[in-house]
Amino acid sequence: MTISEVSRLYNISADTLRYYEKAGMIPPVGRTDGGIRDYGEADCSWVELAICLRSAGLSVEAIAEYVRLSLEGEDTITPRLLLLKEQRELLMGKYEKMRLAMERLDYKILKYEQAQKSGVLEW
Amino acid sequence: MTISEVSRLYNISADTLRYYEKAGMIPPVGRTDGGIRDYGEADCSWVELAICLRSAGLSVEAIAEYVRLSLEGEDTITPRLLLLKEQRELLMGKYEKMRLAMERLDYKILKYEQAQKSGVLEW
DNA sequence: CCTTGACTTAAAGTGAACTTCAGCCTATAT
DNA sequence: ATATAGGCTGAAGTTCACTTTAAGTCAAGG
Repeated sequence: MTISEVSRLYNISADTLRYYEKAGMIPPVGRTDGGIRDYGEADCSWVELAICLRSAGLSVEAIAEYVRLSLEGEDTITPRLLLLKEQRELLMGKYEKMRLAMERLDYKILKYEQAQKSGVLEW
Repeated sequence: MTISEVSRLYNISADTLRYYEKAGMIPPVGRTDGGIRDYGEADCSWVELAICLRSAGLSVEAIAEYVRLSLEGEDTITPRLLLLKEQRELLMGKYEKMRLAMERLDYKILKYEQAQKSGVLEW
């Protein structure tokens, strides 16, 4: 698979794919004889993981660290597990903040809808 | 309340509070005769709302727009409601992405824990 | 009076995550 | 063979949300 195919597949720019690789968020992708990236299944899985975690707000840094450990071999299972758990905690914190904000928005939306129906804004 | 008190209360720097005001994320704060900011209850509520929405990922721009409409008067209820609903949708999208990433992390964590127990990494 | 903390504008700096650019190379179709 | 579409690189540029700096003025308390 070429970079533009992967780009279309995951709806992410080719530039960003190259950037992700350079930043270490995915392991180095295989190349053709001419030096052009040729994404295999494993490469795609890494890309997918990176996109999923980034879109949830994990830092480039954290994802790169996980990949770095993964490439280092099986001795790194413990630190990898630690990293994943830490990131999960971080995510949980953000999740909670979002839930709170959403509750707040819902309350306001409700109030505005009531005001709109009754034509009154006192509350 | 002085700016430093509000700063301590919400754990946000005085600089950021001034920035939020300048950016329109909160309405202009009342002043003493000497021109020093004096935060009242309403000001604090605005600050709280701004912090809550920012921490959930709403843009400075969107929050400022909501405040701008609020200050414009009661004629703006409809656009305000629209704005809140739009932002809620945006938030929902992010929320969903986070849920997905969390599921993925949980799956990986589980696998790593199993691997750690059995001493095997094949999966 | 003097210190401490608040005020101003305007601009530069920071860090994160891309994005764009310039200039060159590869692949494929004609 | 050549045109053209797409890929490569490193470096510089952009955007967002602050944060800091400069270079002052002003105010409240001991």
